[in-house]
Amino acid sequence: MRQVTIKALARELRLSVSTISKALRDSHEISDATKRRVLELAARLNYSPNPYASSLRGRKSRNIAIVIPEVADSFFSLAINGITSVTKEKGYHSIICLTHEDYKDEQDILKAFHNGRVDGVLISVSGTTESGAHIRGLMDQGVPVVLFDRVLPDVPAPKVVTDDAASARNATQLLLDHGCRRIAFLGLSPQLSISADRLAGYEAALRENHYQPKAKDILSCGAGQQQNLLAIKKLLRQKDRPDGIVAAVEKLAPLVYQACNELSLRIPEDVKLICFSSLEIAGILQPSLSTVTQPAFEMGAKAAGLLMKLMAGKRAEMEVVVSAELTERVSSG
Amino acid sequence: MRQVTIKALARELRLSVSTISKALRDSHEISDATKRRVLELAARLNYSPNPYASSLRGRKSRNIAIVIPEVADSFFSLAINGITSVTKEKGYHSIICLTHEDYKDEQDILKAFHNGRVDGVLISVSGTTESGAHIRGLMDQGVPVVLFDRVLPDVPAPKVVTDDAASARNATQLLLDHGCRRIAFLGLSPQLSISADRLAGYEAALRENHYQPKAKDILSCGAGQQQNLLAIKKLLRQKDRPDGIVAAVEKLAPLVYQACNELSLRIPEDVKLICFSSLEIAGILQPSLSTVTQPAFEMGAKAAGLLMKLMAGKRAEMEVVVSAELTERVSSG
DNA sequence: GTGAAAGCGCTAACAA
DNA sequence: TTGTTAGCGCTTTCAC
Repeated sequence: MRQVTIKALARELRLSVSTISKALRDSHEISDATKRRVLELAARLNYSPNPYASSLRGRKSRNIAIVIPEVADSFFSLAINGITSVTKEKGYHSIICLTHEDYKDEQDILKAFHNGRVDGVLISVSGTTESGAHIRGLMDQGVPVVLFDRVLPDVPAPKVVTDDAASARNATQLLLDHGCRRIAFLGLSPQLSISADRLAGYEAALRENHYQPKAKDILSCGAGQQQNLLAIKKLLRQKDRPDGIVAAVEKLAPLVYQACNELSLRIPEDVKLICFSSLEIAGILQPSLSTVTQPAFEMGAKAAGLLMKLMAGKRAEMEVVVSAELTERVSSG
Repeated sequence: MRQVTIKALARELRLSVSTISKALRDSHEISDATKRRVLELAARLNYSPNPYASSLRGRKSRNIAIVIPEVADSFFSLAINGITSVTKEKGYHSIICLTHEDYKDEQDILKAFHNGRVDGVLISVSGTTESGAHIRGLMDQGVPVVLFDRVLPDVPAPKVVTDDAASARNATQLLLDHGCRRIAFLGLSPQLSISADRLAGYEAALRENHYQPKAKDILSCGAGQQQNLLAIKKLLRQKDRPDGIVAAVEKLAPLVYQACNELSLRIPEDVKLICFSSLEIAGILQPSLSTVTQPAFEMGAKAAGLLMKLMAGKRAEMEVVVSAELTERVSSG
């Protein structure tokens, strides 16, 4: 790691390191002539400041962390783009950290931020996260945190979320309008905000239509897609099986397609389906998938904006709620 | 950023900072009793070493970079998991950097590594990358680099690739065996190794079967999915349209489905399709998608392993070629 | 077995 | 306008 340092530039130009440092940061106390000489040499030698020295000295890293369950999900990959679109502009690096839906991993990741590695954290919690203590612990160290999409009620940090309950209510109502009489709900672990809120919306719609939500129509799916598939097939094999499904997360839709295929059930004739999904190819599935689509990019950008505010010592709104868009395609009709 | 530092521990225990440091690193010069006291206090105060100080002092960051075009692609998301499975174990952090298929972005990212920010780089180049100069420039600074999947011939670094030409040849042969007489090839920019190699395999298969590859049957797709769709539709609207398609990257498959839908062409009756893809849901698409699947996780893990070797100052194989798996489903038949 | 001190590269008071 | 100096938190000689 033979580096070009400020000291090297100083020696070369017979100037002091502080003069170089100031020139590089375009300080007004340095003459234009000197600045030019310094900048020219720096460019020629491909000088690049050592980020660790700057961070150590300045006690800030200009890094922020994006802590998410996984990356193989359209919502998160779009949200990442939204986040980086604002952080980049502000001169911050974004470090993507994956929890793989594991509470322990998430705790370990946040614990590793107790030392100034990042100046702020954007997080969407894992499906197995049981409490917000680890996030509060980080905040107690003075690290600004913003939650997005999958939030936790017991964390006093700004949150960017979708109107999950209303969206799920609309989605369920759509299936009811199309004649469904028994609708199942596929969620993730019930302690997850998005899962709970979407479930609440689903139940509200049922009640509004004088149906009683039944526990056996409500599935909590986990990380194992094989097991999830089995559970869905079991659900659809009952004699009085559901004729409609509201799926709360993207990765469950393909499983419903597969289960129906294997059980020779037709979508939408036998089972109608609508799914929360940012999948670009929803319209290309056969039959095309009706979706509730969150504005993923915007949510990421908004969350990053709030974090920037927080890091600048300013106050930020504690809750931003954005609307999801319901797109009716073939699977629900 | 009120931090627990070594100095704080030293003050608390009335020991010197160097003793604390040694105790924390389990040095043999420190008594067991002292070690225990130090470790106990460190745990109690939630001490976490400042990574910037360590990196500055030790002139190594224990960070590696994963530089890839995008994350919304099954191959890359799986490869990331493969990479982190080995880096994590070795105590390295992985920083994911997205080039968005942009050469300039890729250059900027690598340039930012000329200062010790990372100890090594894993890279799969963007579709618009024109030369390996920026990578060689980084290597000249002494930063170890390993390329995977999308490699560059003019970079003297270890590479982990799939047997692209052979796989494409087999895929093309499969379509020929199923009666295709005019097969199109959808690739990315021709300067991309995977695109060029897969194209070569496709052409070889055609020639072996006494067909002459035709330029107008070979499409170079870019970053814009809308334009790609248009190009595919134009291809399929010809009177003497192709009756088979070999698609070189995952994101092109949905476009072919959509184009066929819009043009009322049936897959596989009118157009047979096989695609390089690590998509988990390939089997659930309608019709199910025949695929050439690369061992993405393993490739990531292997590449990371080579990088670890390089960073340890050891020599590493210059080329590792792994086999892709052809899975025949409905779309090709 | 423990401690003092130097220095990684950079920035910012303060001096000149 | 430029230079001197101290110090960010840590590791590592070298001395005791």
